[in-house]
Amino acid sequence: MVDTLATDVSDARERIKAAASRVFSTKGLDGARMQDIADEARINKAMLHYYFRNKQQLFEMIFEELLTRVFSALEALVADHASFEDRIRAFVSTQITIISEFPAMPLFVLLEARKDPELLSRKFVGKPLDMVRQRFSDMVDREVSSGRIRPVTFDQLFINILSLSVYPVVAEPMIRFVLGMESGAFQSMIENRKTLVADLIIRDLNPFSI
Amino acid sequence: MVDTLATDVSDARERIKAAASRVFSTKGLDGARMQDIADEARINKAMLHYYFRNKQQLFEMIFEELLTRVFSALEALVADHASFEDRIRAFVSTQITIISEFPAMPLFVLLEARKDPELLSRKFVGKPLDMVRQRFSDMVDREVSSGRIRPVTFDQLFINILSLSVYPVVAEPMIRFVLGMESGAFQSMIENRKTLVADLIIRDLNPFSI
DNA sequence: AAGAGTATCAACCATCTGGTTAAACTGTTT
DNA sequence: AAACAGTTTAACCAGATGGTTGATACTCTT
Repeated sequence: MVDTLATDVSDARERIKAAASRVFSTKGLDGARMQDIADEARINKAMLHYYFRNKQQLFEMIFEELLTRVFSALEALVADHASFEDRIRAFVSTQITIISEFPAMPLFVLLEARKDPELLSRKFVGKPLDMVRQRFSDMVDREVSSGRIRPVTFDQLFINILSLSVYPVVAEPMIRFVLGMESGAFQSMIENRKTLVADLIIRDLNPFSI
Repeated sequence: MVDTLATDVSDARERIKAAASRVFSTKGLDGARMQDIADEARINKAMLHYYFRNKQQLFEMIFEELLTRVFSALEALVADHASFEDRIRAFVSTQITIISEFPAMPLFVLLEARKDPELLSRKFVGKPLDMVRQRFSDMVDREVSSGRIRPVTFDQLFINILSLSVYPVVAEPMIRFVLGMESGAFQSMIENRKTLVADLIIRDLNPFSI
């Protein structure tokens, strides 16, 4: 019981963050009770305030870490030296995987971003967003002008990829209800989409299509 | 001030519902304060409880009316006698229009549906969901077997249409931030999508594509 | 004009919840 | 072993919030 201290310490912090992620993402910022998070992390409620000053700060920490993760997936879209097609395939697959881990996260991120419009800019300071956007934009333009893909605006392409990847995971309850799917069927459907969505996007970019 | 009673009565109810829609959809169920809704409706807080027993019932009323609206758009997808292509175009356009009116609605619908899994089935009783699904499914199968569209599962087609229509509107804050768009640019981008998404879907269904 | 039903309001209340505090416990340093 | 710093806990508190109440006003009917 000597060398466990250090790990215990970070353990508590990490347990809190993991617990907060779960609770926030299912109940939203306002719906989440500090007591819920404490229970989920198996600690005393006062410990939350010991490690994180208050609910808002705890929330912003979770929020920021999530953004960082999503952002790094974005960077993968422009960073490596694979073909355009392979990058899209990788991005779609990564995006679906990340979102599937906490399917309700985009819901509460977007809800909070609507409530507090400054939140995003506050949390994105220091992240090279402009650079990534520029790189992706250039990449698309290059593909277009070389005739490898048909003319598309980078904005709409980006939005299409994101929509097709993220929304189905987020909308699980509605989709399962409307389509009458069991949990297993839904999951394999999502798994299929990792290639299906990329196929659709790439097919759509084919300059000789139709 | 004589004949205004009847209208005032329904007026109060309607004002409350409209106000609750706005407040719920921007702040979520838990984030919305009864006082906020009262202020927004320009009435006394006690009036909320006069017209609606409690917060939950007010919420469920709003929720149900929204579902009904979305559902009737669904029915338009299978009801009229236009061509398959025209129906898809009409559905995409309608869907985007409806969602644009209360862009955060899907967020809180989905968040609440996750918190309370029975909510959807509770609110969908009596609505001919199975019939609509069957009709749409048959329609797709008919198009496929006649060779007018390439083989697709109706599930994935439905999900694709929904994702491409709904998500961009919902994700406005994130999209505008990441792509550096002003409000005006965003709105015209969404407007463009009414045809752009339908084009994409229809192009994708072309059996001779690629 | 009296009565009934409806609508409106200010004040009030019980409870929940985020946050605090002061004390106790743990391992480390001196 | 005593002082020390970091960690954990139970008990507590102030403010916010959903909901209630009892009185008052309005409108229509008779």
